[in-house]
Amino acid sequence: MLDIKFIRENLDVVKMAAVKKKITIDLDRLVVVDDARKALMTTIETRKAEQNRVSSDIASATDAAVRTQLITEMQAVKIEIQADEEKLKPLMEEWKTLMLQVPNVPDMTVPDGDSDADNVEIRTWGEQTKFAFESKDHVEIMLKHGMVDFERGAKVHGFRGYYMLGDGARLMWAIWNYANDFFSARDFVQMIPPTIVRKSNLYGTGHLPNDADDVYRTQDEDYLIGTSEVPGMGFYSDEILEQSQLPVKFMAFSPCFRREAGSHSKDVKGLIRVHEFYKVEQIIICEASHEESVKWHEEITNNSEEFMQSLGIPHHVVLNCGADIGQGQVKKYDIEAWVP
RNA sequence: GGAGGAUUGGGUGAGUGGUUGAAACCAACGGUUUACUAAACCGUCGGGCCCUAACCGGCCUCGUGAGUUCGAAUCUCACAUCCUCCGCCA
Repeated sequence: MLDIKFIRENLDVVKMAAVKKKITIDLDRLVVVDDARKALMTTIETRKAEQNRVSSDIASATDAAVRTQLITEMQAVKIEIQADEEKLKPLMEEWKTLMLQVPNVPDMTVPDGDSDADNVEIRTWGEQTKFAFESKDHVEIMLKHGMVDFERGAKVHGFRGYYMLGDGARLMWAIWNYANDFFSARDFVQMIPPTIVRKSNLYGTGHLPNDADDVYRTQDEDYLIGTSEVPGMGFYSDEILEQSQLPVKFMAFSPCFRREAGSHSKDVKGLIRVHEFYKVEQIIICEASHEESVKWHEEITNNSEEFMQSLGIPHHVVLNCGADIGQGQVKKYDIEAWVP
């Protein structure tokens, strides 16, 4: 969530950010609500100051009559404060709702666009593999080798459930171990986080309220993470770090849970858009400046590319357009493998 | 799931309704002294918000949220976390 001061001082920039990200939000309304909020709070605080001042007079008053009179006066002030606080409540509701919708300001280089079709290819690596024969997809190959079982997966879990078996399971272990070695060598601290988290962590990372339909919720009002970014960022929440500690780099490994609501008709086949999977995530906590965050984001992207390259997987890097990045995001690349 | 105890500033820890945002000690920081270090002594020392060019000033904050009261760290309720014991434990 952006600071209201920053929003007010850079209103035009934030408005342009919303336009670029195709987010509808009435920022002028936010300013109006914020003005009202500040005015009311000033009134309340002035009354409270009076209350505090007279309270100590009451404490030191020796004359019983004076004391009683002061208390009577303060009873009236108390009622006024309570009335103002009631007025403040709906104002704060609207203020918070609007604040949670304010988009983070995207980097200059983020292209304009309406959908992922407008994403821009930045660079490619390797040659797109071409076979002299008609190739099979991953589903066919894995089934043939007993690496996965979708039918029993669906029987046990339901839609898009899967069992990884034999070499399929071994391959997953191998990739995790390989990734662990790869990123540990680049000064990332390994982290295995909790996957059941409190709501506040999802607000903190912008997954709520935006992705509410995609998040699993427990009967205790806790949430299952869709990415270890959530507990990874929650790690230092409500804490203040010394500049000398930065950047903090985590390589978090966790199961991820996603409802994939509304995506049932897309990409129907195979191990994509599943409800449950495992993921290694790079997390870097750096100084809160645009330059620093973009710099470390480039490093993360570079690490991912080199990871792909070390496996010899041809790929291209795509810069996502405004409409295809999250409300909280500044810049985003997709590194897409070229599969035959 | 049940019973009991706890939660105060960077740390230890006092404080059970009224100049307590909070004693004391430690740590930290600045200074005096010192050839240097140590010691000693003096001073500073939580955070957020509002106002201000700044100073000054104001509000909030003693796990969180409500409540009682003219006034709450202190009383009431709910919740969270930690500790001890019992139960459960694929």
